[in-house]
Amino acid sequence: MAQTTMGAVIDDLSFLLARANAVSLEAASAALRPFGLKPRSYSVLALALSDHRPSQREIAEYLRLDPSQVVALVDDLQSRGLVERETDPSDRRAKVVTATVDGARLFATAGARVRQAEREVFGVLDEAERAMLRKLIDRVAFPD
Amino acid sequence: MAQTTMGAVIDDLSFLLARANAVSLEAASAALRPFGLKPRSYSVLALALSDHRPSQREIAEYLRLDPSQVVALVDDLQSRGLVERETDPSDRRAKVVTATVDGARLFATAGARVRQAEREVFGVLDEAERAMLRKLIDRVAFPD
DNA sequence: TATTGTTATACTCTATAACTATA
DNA sequence: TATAGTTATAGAGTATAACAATA
Repeated sequence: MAQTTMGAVIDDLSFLLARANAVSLEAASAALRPFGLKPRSYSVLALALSDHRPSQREIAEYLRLDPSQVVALVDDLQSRGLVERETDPSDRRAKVVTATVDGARLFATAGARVRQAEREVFGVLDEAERAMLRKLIDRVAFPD
Repeated sequence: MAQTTMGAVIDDLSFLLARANAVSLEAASAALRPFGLKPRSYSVLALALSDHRPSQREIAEYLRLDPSQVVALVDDLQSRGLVERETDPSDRRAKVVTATVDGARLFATAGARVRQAEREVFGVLDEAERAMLRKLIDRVAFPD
């Protein structure tokens, strides 16, 4: 069916966003599966590699997850030797999550596959359109 | 934290899409809660009101849900007298889902609140930008 | 044989509250 | 008192397979 058979029955921006996200998420999940990663754990790994050295609290906010969910995600990555927890010396309550060498390596290879899957999903748009979409959607995603 | 404190750590289009969707979904869920609806059931109700007279199978494809999930959603709406199931005379396996008068009425009032919530979420963009976003995202959501 | 709807089940994800250690 | 992380648990959502009715 899809748009052609049924037409734009629902044209709410939020519905289109939800459906596009479902399409994109499915492709990313499939690309990550061979690496034992999911979109969530992949995102945590990405943040663990950032110069910002994020705490779990920051990861939770950035990914819009409950802190308790981040515990489980980091537990999993840590048990596989992909990230490490370090107590922040300036605030001993906080734990900074950093990627290991193995984590960085896995992220590099998995990331290539994710970007490939992304090119397929967003390939219906040309380069300029993708840039435009990124700019617009970023403002909705991070309304500062 | 958000973008300002942490910067654009992850700039994947798929990640931005996921986060924007989370923002939008949260607003829509909150707007629908007083009506006993969720984004999913609201979408089913919207489809049940369409001229297309969709079968459950078509609803499942359009919303990217498993047919068995549509059963549960329609069960709920039907038990509340908002939709009805009619056996399609041309294919007696299929069940067409149509909204009742009560369903149409609820959709009208709930829809107004959803659109209000949507204006808040997408209000960071001006009218032309929203139209552009809709056009771009529609092609990703329905790659025909 | 294939498809629509249905049921059942196991699994994942989500939401919430309570607890600890630090601040 | 408040915050970061953790644990536990219940609820919602998801995926899968099997089945009956119809094609």
